[in-house]
Parts: sequence; structure tokens; C-alpha cells
Amino acid sequence: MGMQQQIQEAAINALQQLSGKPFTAKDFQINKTKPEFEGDYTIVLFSLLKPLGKSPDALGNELGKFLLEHNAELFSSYNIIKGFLNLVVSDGYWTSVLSRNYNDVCFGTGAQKHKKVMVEYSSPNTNKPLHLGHLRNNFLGWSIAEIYKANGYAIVKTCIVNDRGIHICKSMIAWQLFANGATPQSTNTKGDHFVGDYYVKFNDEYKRQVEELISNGMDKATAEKEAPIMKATQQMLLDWEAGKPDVMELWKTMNSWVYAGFDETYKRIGSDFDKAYYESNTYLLGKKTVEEGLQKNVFVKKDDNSVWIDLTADGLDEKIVQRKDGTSVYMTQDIGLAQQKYEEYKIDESIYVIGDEQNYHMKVLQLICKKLGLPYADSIYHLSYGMVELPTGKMKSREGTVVDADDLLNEMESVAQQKTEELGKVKDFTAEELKELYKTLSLGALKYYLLRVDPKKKMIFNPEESIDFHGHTGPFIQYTHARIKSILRKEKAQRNEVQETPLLPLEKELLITLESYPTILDQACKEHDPSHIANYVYHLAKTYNSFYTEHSVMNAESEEKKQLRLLICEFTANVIAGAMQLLGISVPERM
RNA sequence: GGUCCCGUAGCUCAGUUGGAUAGAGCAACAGCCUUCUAAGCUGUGGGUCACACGUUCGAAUCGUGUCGGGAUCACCA
Repeated sequence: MGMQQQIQEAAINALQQLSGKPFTAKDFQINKTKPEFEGDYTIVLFSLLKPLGKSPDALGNELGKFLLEHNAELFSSYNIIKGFLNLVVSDGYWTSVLSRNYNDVCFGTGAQKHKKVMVEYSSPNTNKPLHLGHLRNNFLGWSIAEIYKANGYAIVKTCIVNDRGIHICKSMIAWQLFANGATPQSTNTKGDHFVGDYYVKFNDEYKRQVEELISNGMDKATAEKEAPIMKATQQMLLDWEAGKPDVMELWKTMNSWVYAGFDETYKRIGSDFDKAYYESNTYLLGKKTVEEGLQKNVFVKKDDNSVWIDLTADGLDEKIVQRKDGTSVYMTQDIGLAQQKYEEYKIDESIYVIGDEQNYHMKVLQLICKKLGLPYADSIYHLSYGMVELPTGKMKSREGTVVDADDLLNEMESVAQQKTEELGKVKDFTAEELKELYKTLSLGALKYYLLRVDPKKKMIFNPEESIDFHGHTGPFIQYTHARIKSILRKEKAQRNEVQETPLLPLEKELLITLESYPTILDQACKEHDPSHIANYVYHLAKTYNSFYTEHSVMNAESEEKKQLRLLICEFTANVIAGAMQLLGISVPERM
């Protein structure tokens, strides 16, 4: 149980004993004491004054005295300023937290919940390589899965691969027209980039053809429909749906090129999946759902045979769920896939990591599932995240401003190399150790940069800022870990507990921060938000660095202090490593 | 136009179940390495928390309105 919760329970008990009335956690607030006042935690008294009919000083003193008497192991003193009751937690309590947890690598993790949670993330299209936006998605999805695991949930990581449709046919057509049989092997190109190049070629040619038709007197809308390359693409989609052998063959071949490229990038960034769903297998799902919906009168069939749901009573629109030709739309496929996931894995919660441009879609999806009475409707959670933009504005593929994931990773790695060489601290590393370090640092910088921001908010990716390894960054935290390890290589703690000893302000502040880690972890899970962990671990590292500069471990004032600080060092290193691991970032022993 | 989200220091972000004088980083300036890794630490300057009104003992946080920015409202996915 966290300190704050303990204080809450002690205070509830005290208030009930003193007044004979019942109280709950909602009746008053407990905060961390502001640094300018004496104390560690503060009970805000204002909300209690009226119900108890007491003055701030009177209530504060009664409550403070009671807590000191009945919870002597927790509190050493109190003071009252205006309506704030500041409690000083005894040093003995903090050192006991240290002794109990300093070498517990599971510190902060939750008990087994016996619940299964699915996280769907990444979800690429197989017509172009991954870009910066995908990286935010991948890092978020992977991290939230780790955070759930740490809180005691069983996790299934999935990915829905958008491997069919008109956009896939575009790169296929362009390859047929322009490639002369070229392959990733023959051109020495990474497969996903190779296919992406033909997607670009399609758009160039399409644009050229449309302009040509317009200059021959056709209006724009017609030209866009009549361009030969577009007509060929639409025909190809029909051929694909009919299973025409040569089209299927080309489709399989080109997708296999893309998958080879994706695998490389996923491996590099540490994304992995327990199960991949392919849209080519799921796009026909949902027909049964439509039947059920019609029977339950949730859906209505119009004269032209198309099927709709009316959500206007819920403040939304009418939504189509089946085309007049009887095929499923995106929405229906998603309901079908949700059903399939539920049946295959019996999941208790289903998290979808999808950009906020689909907020409306996900809202509608969940609402339809509810109206259909599907058992998994309430378990759907849309982890919505904002777009990644550049200082110059949005990324636009047409303007070539999309930041490619592989390029970015290469760039980051060479910056890591350059900075490491400049500092020259690891000259004895082997070539392999160096390579590993560059990878660790570059990924640490990038993941931290993308995860430290509240997922819901759109964010600006500033290339110059992202390669900074100072200040509020991943490498700063990694560096702090390496510093601690440097001390611990020289000397290990001789004891596994410490005598109660007066704590210096920075020692105490570190222990208070460390003690709050489980609460932060729990909050990150409940709010589906890795940025809480990211901001917490930065704060911890920063506090440690102040402590490190101010107080020597090896040359401590006394042997008792030295042992105390060695334990604090080990505790801090463990929490930093554990928290960073939840963000998908590893921490080096040296850097 | 309807619905939803956002607006905090020059820039990027914390802080939002209402609590004390709103915090970090970057950028600027001034210091600190013969002592555990200076990718560090310490200090200075920098704010109409978009604006207005309201609720409250107390509002960046809650409500209403205004302004500004974004997303979405396809027989696309």
C-alpha cells in the first residue's frame, strides 16, 4: 500500500474516532507537501471544517495529535499552516521501505488479476514503409502491453495487417507497368521501400494522366475516374476478389517483399505480436452480424438492399453496415473481427491503439456492438493518440515531408555514435559492444521522445530536439543509470538493511519518490498512459543526480551513511531500469 | 453547419477527481570537474494558464459564452 493511501486510511480512522461520523476518501484531499513548507504529505482541511464545525487550527491539532499517537511508526511530527495539516513521516518508515524493496526487481508490479487483455497496435498497410506516425503507434502499443503485464494481466499482442484493397492494387499496377521485372533483390532495396516506390510511381502517373485528360477538355471529376491507370487498378481489385491466379500470385509476391522489410524494422524497434490478423481473411466477416442486427431490428434494410443503423438518437449519424451489393463495409468487418478476437481468446478487455482521426469510427463501433447486445461491447477501449507533426506543419506524402522510420533510426544511430565518440568514455568497448550501445541510446532517445507526451495530444516532432541527449531525454535517464552502476561495480552494500538514521533532505526526497513508483505504475495502467511512467522516471533520475552531486557515496561521512547510500543507489537503479523497460527502453551499464 | 478534441514561459511539454507563491527541458546569461561518469549539478531572467462571465472559503483545473487551431460527419479503409 502506498504512503498516500496509508495516510488516507489513518486519517479516515482518526476522523471517525474523533467525531463519531463516517468518512470516505472523497471527503478530503492529501497532497505532497510543497517544498517551501516543512513536511512530506499534507491533509487539506478546508472541506472538513463545515461538516465538523471546527476551526482549521482546532481540527488540525486534534487530527495531528491523534495521528501521531496512533500511528507512531508512520509520523514523527506535524504542523498547521492556514488550513493545511503538514505531516512529517518518520525517517524510520522511509528506511524500512528501503530495506524491504531495494533489491526487489518486481517492486511496483501488481498481483495477478487473472484477466486477459488484447492490445491491437501497429496495423500497417502493405503498400508503403513505416513512418514516424507508425513509430508512435508501435511504441505506445508495446508499452501499454508491458504496463498491463506489470500490473498482473495476461496480454495478447495483435496486429491487423491491411493487406488488400484499392491502395494495394495501386502499387501492383505500377509495378506491372514500370518495373520490367525488377525485385528488391535485383535492386538491392529493402522490400517495403521497394513496393512503396511503386505506390509513389502510381500517384505520379495517375496525376500525369488526369492532367492530360483535363487539357484535352475533360472536367476534373470525370478525368479522375477515367484515367486509364485508375481503371486498370479498379479492374485489378475485381480480379483479386475473383481470385484470378496471376493477380493473386503478384499480390502474394509483393506482400512477401513488404513483410520481409517490416520484419526487419519491427525487430529493430522491438515490436512483436502474438497473433497477426490479415484483412484479406477478415474483410468478409460481419455478414452474420448483419443478419442478427436485422432480426433484432437494430439494423434496417433500405429499398436498394443496403443495410443501415440509425444513430441519430445518440447524437450521431446514420451509418451503413452493408452495401447494396451485399458486401461488408469497414465497420461491419470490425464488428466481425472483434467477435473473432473474443471467441478465440476469451479476452476481458480489448485495447485498440489507433490514431484520433478514427475517434468517431471507434465510438460508432462500440455503440453498435452495445446495441447488438454483444458481450464484448463494454470491453472495447480505444487508445486514441494524436498525430505527429513537424515544426513546419503536417507530414504530407505528396510534399515528401513524411519522416521514414528506417531513415530516422539510421540518423539517430549515427548521432549516438558521434556523441559517444566525442565524449570518449567507452574507448575499451569492442566493435560489437559499441554497436549495441549506439542502438540502445538511439532507440532510447527516440522512444522516450515519443512516449513522454500524453498520447491523446497531438505532438510536434522537432528533429533537432529529438537528437538532443541532454535534459529531459531518454539518454539522460540512461546516463543516470550508468552512473549508479559505476558506483555499484566498485562497491556493494555490506548489509541488507540500515539502522534508523536521520535522513538528509535529498536522501529522503529520493526515498519518497521511489516509494511512489507503484502508485504511478497503477495510474499509468488505469489511464492507459505510458507518459506518466516517462515523466516519473525523469523526475527520479533528476532527483538522483542532485543527490549524487551533493553527497558522496564512497566517501560518505560515516560507514552507516555509506551503506544507506549504497542501498539507495541500488534501489534507484532497479526502479529506473524497471520503469524504462516498461517504455521499451533498455539501460546500459556504461556509456 | 453538427459532433468531438485542443489552447499553460520565445519553443517543446508537465501540472486538470478544485487547494498554499503554476513547474521541467530547450534556448539566453552567470557559476561548478586534482574527489563515485560534467550525456551532470547550482543559480538568474522569462507567465493576463486564449478571452469574458459564473459556481466556490479557494479555479490553469468545474459551468456557460466568445475567439483561435485541429479531427470527423463516404455504398474508402
